[in-house]
Amino acid sequence: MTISKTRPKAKPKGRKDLSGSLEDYLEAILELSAQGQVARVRDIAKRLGVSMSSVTAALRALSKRRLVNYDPYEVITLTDRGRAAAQQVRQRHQVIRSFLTEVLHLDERRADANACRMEHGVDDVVLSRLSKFARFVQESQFWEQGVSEAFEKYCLETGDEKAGEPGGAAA
Amino acid sequence: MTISKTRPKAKPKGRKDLSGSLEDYLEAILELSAQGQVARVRDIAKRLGVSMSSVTAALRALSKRRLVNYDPYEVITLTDRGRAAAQQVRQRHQVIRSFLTEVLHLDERRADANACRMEHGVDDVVLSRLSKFARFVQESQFWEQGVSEAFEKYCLETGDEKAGEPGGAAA
DNA sequence: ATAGAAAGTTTGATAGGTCGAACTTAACTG
DNA sequence: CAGTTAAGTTCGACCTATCAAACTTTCTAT
Repeated sequence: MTISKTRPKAKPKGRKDLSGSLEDYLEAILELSAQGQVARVRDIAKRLGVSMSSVTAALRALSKRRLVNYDPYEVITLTDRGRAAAQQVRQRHQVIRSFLTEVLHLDERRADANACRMEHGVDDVVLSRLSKFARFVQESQFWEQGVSEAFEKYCLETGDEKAGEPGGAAA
Repeated sequence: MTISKTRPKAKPKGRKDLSGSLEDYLEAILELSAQGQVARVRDIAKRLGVSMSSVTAALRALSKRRLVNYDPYEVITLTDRGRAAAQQVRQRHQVIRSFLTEVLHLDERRADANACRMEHGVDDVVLSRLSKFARFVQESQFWEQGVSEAFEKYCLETGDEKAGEPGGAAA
């Protein structure tokens, strides 16, 4: 086992043709749409911290892939495929964020920021394990001391080496 | 007033000016160098699954940033800064991989592939927590069995469903 | 209804990352 | 040493992602 090679070829599993960037746009559109109103270019731009022209470009790309219904100046909506893809991205985000907050006891802000960046690099199996582990930890509360509490205690005992900001990691 | 103020940039937080791609090259060079011999363009290309011309391009970029000593046809070496950066990347990779194998009980191959993709999107605090949690799990002897064993058992009991299920992890 | 503001789009530019093909340099091998 | 082969580099092309500036459309308040 001289090397640990990461094989990037030959993937019969059709999934994953979207860039992380495009996934972000999809997710933003979904969340904004859910938030009562229509997703406007300006809101997407603000949410993602990019310019409106970048949003227009992304919209064209998503439209070409038949993930959003887009025509200049018209209302932006997700297609069925787009909605499904967006929901999957959001699901990933949420699983990761939950893991980060509930298991690792990180504050919401940091968990969210990291989930954003991690959600494009985690495969289904890892995601499922993450989810399962979080569930396991929650259920472990039925023992005398749950894993969650034990880890919290462990953190206090061992101190926080190299922490950036005290965002209120644990309660 | 002519323009909107989409300027969410400017982060004097020194770290992180390297793209994930360049980090991969750095890491590959470090590992190949460590593996006895010199890092050759061809080996880097093979390891990363890219063409040799891509490697040359990356080498120029890294050289410009003074992270590698590079001249056409000459031996490729890391500068001190480059070595430090590469070691940090490798460190991240290893922490994540350990977490994935030791805590989540994923197989080496999958853990490695995911670590590759995750290592560029995780900040220092998350990394430190991941590391701490893995250590905690290894040390846990709270119950008659450790957290690791308990989770393994839990996995067997609950089977391997998809990550998309509700359960506790998703909000 | 209309002028001004806000929202959206186009255009042109930059930067990063990648590839294949053609070329150059270095390394064998008889 | 010369011929062949392998390694490495350039070049030109393409794609994605981004932005600012200039322009167009839509909205809104009087």
